[in-house]
Amino acid sequence: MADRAAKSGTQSFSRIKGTQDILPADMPQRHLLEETIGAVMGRYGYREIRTPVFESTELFQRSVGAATDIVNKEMYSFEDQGGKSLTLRPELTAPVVRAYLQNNLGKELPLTRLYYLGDLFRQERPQKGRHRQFGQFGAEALGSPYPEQDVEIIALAWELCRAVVPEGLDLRLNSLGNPEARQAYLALLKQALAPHAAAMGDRDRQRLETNPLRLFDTKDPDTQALLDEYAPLISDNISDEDQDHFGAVKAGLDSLGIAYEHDKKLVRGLDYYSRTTFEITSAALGAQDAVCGGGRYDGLVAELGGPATPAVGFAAGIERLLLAAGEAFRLAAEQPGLDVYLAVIGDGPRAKAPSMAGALREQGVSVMLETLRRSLKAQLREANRSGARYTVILGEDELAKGVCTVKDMADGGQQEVGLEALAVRFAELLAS
RNA sequence: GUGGGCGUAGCUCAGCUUGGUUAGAGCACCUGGUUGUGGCCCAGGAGGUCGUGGGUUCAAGUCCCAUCGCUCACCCCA
Repeated sequence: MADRAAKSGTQSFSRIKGTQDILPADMPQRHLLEETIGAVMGRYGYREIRTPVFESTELFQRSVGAATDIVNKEMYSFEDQGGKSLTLRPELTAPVVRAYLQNNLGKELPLTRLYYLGDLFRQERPQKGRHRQFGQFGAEALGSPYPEQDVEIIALAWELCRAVVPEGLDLRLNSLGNPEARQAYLALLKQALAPHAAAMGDRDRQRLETNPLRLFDTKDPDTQALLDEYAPLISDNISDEDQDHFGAVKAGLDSLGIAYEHDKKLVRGLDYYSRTTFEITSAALGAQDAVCGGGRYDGLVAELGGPATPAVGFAAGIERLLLAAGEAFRLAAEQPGLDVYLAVIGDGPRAKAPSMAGALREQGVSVMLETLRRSLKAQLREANRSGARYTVILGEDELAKGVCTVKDMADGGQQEVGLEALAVRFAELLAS
């Protein structure tokens, strides 16, 4: 198609790779999801915040981690006219923290609960459940170092995901300890695995050097076996305080009746996590099965120039959740159909129709008006297709008599109604 | 960046193995069966340079090469 257009001298355009057109048929479920998010967040006392789609490139380099793939090769960065490097946001925690600091939200209250919803941009190869522009929502609680705050965030994430995907979700959590303990652990891990590096694939051997924690993500069964055999686990190598914290988080989830698995191999990609990390996955998805991820990031606020502030948060993927939700959620989101299709025949009625439609709409009645000058037969077909409950027919005969014909599309019955009384009549009819 | 699968009507897809009349089906769309009456049914119609370019051949949707696009997976992540 594009080529044909190019040949004929005009140009046609197509979507940029990894982006998506969200068509009218897809919107109801999106709206329902957004309503659900707002409602549940509200019940937990979280308030919405929106930040710009682009930020200073440095913000992400500092927060996400200069060594991560996101920063290294996945950011959409560009220079503005003043030569400043800007980046389309690849995640939202850093921008939210930036806004929290810049607007002094932390000075107003000792604890700030925020939620967000928006599109992110990462230049990755698209696949099932992964796009270059994609939606995420999430929450951040800034100010509390205590495990009950971790529990609240996890419970909130779990409740929201379950509201959309009632079945097939799994919650896994782990503790990464504090940064100092993690450094010591990483050295221990490297030491333990170094003698077996030769047995690993190229990629995993590389990771052992650059980012040993990520080895736990490997899909290579041989490496997995090596890990099971020789690797010390991070949750066994954290401080007593961190152990206590993690124990309290688990106890809190237990008391809420939330089932989880302590996955000792769960590590998460972003540099800023500390202590609790968690992930919610769906069995209904493909390789990209994480619908939600989060954890504690006690060091990030200070890293971004603010006062030392403990924080916990999560982020969930809109497209992945909808994908996992499947047809049931789509059906639940179905919108009610049209109230009235206004069919007209002839010049007089056609001229009269817009003001009639206006009067109906003023009464809260939804009205679609024929603008194609089609035959009555075609107009009724259109009315049927659009799901209208009633079709109002206005022809020259009716107009002369000051009435119109109201047809009930369900049973086909019709009656004449005076034009003057029409709007009020419909308001009553549809209210009953 | 690497690998697999797929590009034929608006949509979902047959046809390709074994090249050969005018390239098909279902759904959707339009018209008629009803001088102004939907759904169901019946009859008819419109819609395609078979992703694009090149090659082989008397002949290519079908075989070969290249290229673009989509998709799944690796990597990484929500």
